Amino acid sequence: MNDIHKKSPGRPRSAQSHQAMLQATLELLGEVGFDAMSIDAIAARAGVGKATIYRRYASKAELVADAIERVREEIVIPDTGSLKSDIDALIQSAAQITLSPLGRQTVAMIISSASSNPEFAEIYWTKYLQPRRQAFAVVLERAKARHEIGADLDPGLVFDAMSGIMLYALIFQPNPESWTESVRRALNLLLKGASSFDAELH
Amino acid sequence: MNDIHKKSPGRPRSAQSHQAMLQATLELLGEVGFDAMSIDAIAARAGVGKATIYRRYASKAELVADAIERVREEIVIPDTGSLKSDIDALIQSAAQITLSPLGRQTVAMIISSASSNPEFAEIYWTKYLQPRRQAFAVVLERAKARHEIGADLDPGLVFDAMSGIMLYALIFQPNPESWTESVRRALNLLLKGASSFDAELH
Amino acid sequence: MNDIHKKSPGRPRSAQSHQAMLQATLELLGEVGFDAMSIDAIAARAGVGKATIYRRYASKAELVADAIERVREEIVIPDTGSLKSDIDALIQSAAQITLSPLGRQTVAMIISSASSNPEFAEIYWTKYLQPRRQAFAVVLERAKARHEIGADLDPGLVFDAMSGIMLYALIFQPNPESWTESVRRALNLLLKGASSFDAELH
Amino acid sequence: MNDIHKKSPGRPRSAQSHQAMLQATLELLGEVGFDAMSIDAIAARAGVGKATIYRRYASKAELVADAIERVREEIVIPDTGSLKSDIDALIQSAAQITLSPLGRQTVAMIISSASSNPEFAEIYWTKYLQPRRQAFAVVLERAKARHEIGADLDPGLVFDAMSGIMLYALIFQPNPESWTESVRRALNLLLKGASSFDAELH
DNA sequence: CGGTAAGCGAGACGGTACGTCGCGTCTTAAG
DNA sequence: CTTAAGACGCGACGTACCGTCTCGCTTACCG
Repeated sequence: MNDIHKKSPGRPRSAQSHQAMLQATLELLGEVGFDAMSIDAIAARAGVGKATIYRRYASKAELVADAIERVREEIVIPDTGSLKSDIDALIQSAAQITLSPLGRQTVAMIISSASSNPEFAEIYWTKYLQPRRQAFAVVLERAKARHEIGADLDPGLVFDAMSGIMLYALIFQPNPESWTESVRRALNLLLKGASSFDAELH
Repeated sequence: MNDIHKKSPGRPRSAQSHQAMLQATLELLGEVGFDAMSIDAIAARAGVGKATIYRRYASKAELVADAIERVREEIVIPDTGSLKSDIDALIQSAAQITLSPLGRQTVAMIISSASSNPEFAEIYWTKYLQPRRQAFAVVLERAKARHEIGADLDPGLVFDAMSGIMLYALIFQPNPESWTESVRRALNLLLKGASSFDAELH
Repeated sequence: MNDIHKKSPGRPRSAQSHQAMLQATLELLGEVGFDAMSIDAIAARAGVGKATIYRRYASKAELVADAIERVREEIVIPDTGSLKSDIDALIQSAAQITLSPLGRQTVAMIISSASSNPEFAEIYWTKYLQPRRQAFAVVLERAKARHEIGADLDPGLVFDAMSGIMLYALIFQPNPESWTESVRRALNLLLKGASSFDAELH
Repeated sequence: MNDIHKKSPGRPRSAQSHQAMLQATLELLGEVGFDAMSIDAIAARAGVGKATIYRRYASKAELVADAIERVREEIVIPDTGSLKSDIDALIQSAAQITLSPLGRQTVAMIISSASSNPEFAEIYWTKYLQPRRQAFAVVLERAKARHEIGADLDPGLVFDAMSGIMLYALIFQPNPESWTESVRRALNLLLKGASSFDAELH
C-alpha cells in the first residue's frame, strides 16, 4: 500500500540510456560549448533517441543542468595549520575545477543564462557554491581559533568576495598561470582587511 | 600623405542604415535578450536588408558587441572629499548601468561568449573596463593624498576585486536592493584591508 | 525472399504530405509558371515544411518532374472508321491537354530544361510521348487495313513529325483556334505524302 | 541643323562598354545557360557596371535577346538545281546554327520564355524565322519552276512544318548525327506529300 | 504464461532562423 | 550625363535544429 513503492506499468526507463545521454552531454559541453551543442548531436553520440531525452528533460538547459549537477567532486577542506596555506590549497582546488574545459563551459553557461533563466543560477548556487561556502566557514573558524583573524569576520562575505574575484579572473585572465597569480594577489589584499594576516601569500 | 583620405570607389555604406540597425539591435536586446533575437527581426525593425547587416558584421555577436560599444556613457569621476562617499557614488553609478535590462543582457552576453570567443572579452576590457579602471585610479590617488589609504596600494588590483564582486552579485543577487547591499558590504571588507578606512560605508 | 519487404526503421514518410506537395506544385505551376514558383510557396500552400520537400527531391526541377509524371491522363485511341476523323480526334485530344495552363507550363518547362537537364526530356519522352506514339501506331494500322495509307509507312516517323508541328504551333500560335487550324493544315500536308488520303481534313 | 544629328549633352554612351557586355553575355550563355547566368557575372566579365547594363536593357531577357539578335548569320539561299539538294543544304545550315552550344541555349531560352513572355517569341519570329521563311519561299518557287512540286503548294506551311520537326528533333535527338538523320527522314516524308519529289534525300 | 502498457532507437514532421546570392535600383567620385 | 564600383531593400535559396509525432520492437509487470 505504500505509494512510494508503487510501480508504474510498462517498461521502466533505461538507466543505461540515461547514463549515456548525461555522459554525451558533458563531453559535448566541454568540446563545443552550450550554444553550439545540439540535442540531435547529444542523442547521436549517446546512441539514444531524441524522444528518450525529451521524456526526461523539457529543454537542453534542464538536461545540461542535471548533467552538471551529477558531477559533484569531493569537497576537501584543507587543514594545513595556517590560513595562508589553506587559502593556497583552496585556490589550487578551484583552479583545477574551474580552468578545465568543462569547468569553463559550465561557468560560462551558468553566467550567460543567469538573467534569462534565473533558476539555473539557483542550481549552481545550491549545489555548488553553498557546500563550498560552508566548507570555507570551517577553514575560517580554525583560523579564528588560531587568532589569525578576528572573531567577528563573516565567512560568507569573504567567500562571496573570493568567488567574485575568481570569476572575474576567469573571464579576463583565462591563462591558468595568470589566473592563479591574479587571484592570489586579490585574495591577499582581501584578507589583509580581514585579519592580522598580512604576510604575502605564496 | 593622402592615404588616410583615400576613398574606396562605389557607393559608400549608408550611415543611416547603420544607425538604424544598431538602434534596433539595442532595442531588441533589451526586450527579448540575445538568444531570442533574430537577425531577420533586427533587419525588419531597422527597415534594412539582412545583407546590409552581414556586410558589416560576420555574426550576431559582432553586431551586438558593436552596438553596445557605442552606447558608452560618460564616465564620471566622483570627488566628494572622502573615499567612502566616492565609493558610494561609484556603486550607485555601476548599479544604474549594470542593473538596467540592457545592462544585464549586455553583461550576460559578453560573459557568456568570453570563453568561446575570447576577443570579445578583450573588447569589453579595452572599451569598458580599462577607462573605468583608470578613472578609479584617480579616486584612489585623491584618497592617498588625504592619507585615507596607504601610498603603496595598487589601484588596478582594488578595481579588479571590486569588479569581480559586482559581477558575482549581479548573478546571485539580481534584485537591485540586495545587489547594492551585497556589493557595499563586500567592498567595505575589501577596503578595510587597503586602508585605515574602517568606518562603515553608509 | 524478404529483402523486398525489409522495413527501414523510424517513422515512415507521410504519403499525405507527399500528396499535398505534389498537388500544390501542380497548382502553382499552372498559376505562375516554373520560374516564378518558389519552394517556400509550395511548402506553405501544401502545409508542409520545406525540409519535407527537400527530403524527397533535390531540386525544384525534380519535384516538378515527379508531379507531372504522376498526372497521367487516359490515352484514348480513336476508332471512327476513317483516318481523317481519327486524326481530327487526336488533334482535339492533344489540344485539350497541351493548351491548358498546366499543359503549356509543362511543355515550356520541359523544353527549356531540355538542354541543361536532358534526363528531363527523357522522362517526358518515356512517360508521355512513348505511350501516345504506340497508340498512334494502332490508328495507322487500322488505316492500313482500310487501305487508306500504304503498308510501308512508318508510324513513328509520322507521329514525330506531327508532334513537332504541334509543338511549333504551341509556341508561335498560342491562340487555341489558330493552333488547331495551323496544326490541321500542316497535318493535312504531311498525310498527303503518306497516303491516298488527300481529301481536306475538316 | 539636322535634328537627327543633334548631340545630347554630357558624356555619350560607350560603344565599347556595350560591345563588351554583349560579348560577355554570349560567352556566358553558351557556357552556363540562361538561368545560371547572373547579371553580376556578365557585368564583371565585361568590366562594366551593372547600371550600365540596366540603362540599356530592362531585364536579363532583353539583354540576351539583343545579344542573340546581333549574331545573325547571313542567310544563304541554296540554289543547286534540285529541290532535294537545296533542302539538304538547308538542313546542314540549320544544323550548324542550332546544334552549337550557343544555338541550343538560345533556342531553349526563347522557347522557355515563350509562354511567360510572349513578345519574346515575337522577336524570334520576326528577326529569325520570318527572313528564313521568305528565303525558303524562293527555294520552293525555283522548284515549282522546275515542276518538281505543284504550283499550289504553300511555302509557309511547308516551312512551318519543317521548323517544327527540327525543333522536336533538337529536344529529343540532341546528338548531332541522329538529329540530322531524324530531320532528313521526316522532311522526306513531308515533301512526298508536297510533290512528285519522292526520291530519297541524300 | 500471455496480455498490456510504457519505453526504446530511428527518423520524419511543421516550423523558424540561418547566412548566401541574385535581383533591379541608387549613390558615390571620376571622366 | 555616363561610367565603374559597389551598397541598398528585398526575397528565395538550401541547411540545421527545434520539439513533437509515428513506426516496429523490446521489456517488465500483472492477472
